[in-house]
Amino acid sequence: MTAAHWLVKSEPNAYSFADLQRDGSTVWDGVRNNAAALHLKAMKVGDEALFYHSQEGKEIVGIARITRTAFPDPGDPSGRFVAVELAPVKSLPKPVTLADMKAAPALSGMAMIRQSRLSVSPVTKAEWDVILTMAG
DNA sequence: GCCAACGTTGGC
DNA sequence: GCCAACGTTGGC
Repeated sequence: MTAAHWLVKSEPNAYSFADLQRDGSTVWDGVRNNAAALHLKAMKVGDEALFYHSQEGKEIVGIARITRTAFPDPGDPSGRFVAVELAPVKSLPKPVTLADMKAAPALSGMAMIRQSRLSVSPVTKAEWDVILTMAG
């Protein structure tokens, strides 16, 4: 089974890719959305995720790797939601902006474009390859 | 700052 | 169990 691909969003004001690089790894918690939680639960160690900055930047800035599969979110009293752990892989030579992605026909079906509020979404291998090519 | 999308809550 | 009201997210 090949590793799956994902996209995670973060407001850089709250937690940026630079923060992840500084920390070495982080607990990806605070997701309070069922669809996003399902994706978190589907993540495997070794899967890679595009790291997207929402609001500020609106661009994919780096790649992260899943280092721990889903466990109950420590900050969620209801026990419904989960967290994973991420580590930085590398920053992209050239960030890929939302405008770039919208302008690319190959990416028009992307989950994050079709449903912009989803904070964790799957990325197909084809989409992944297109984005990495765009990133230089 | 506004508004659209969409998930969640609560009254019935 | 339905659905209106409300809250939150995120692009513009």
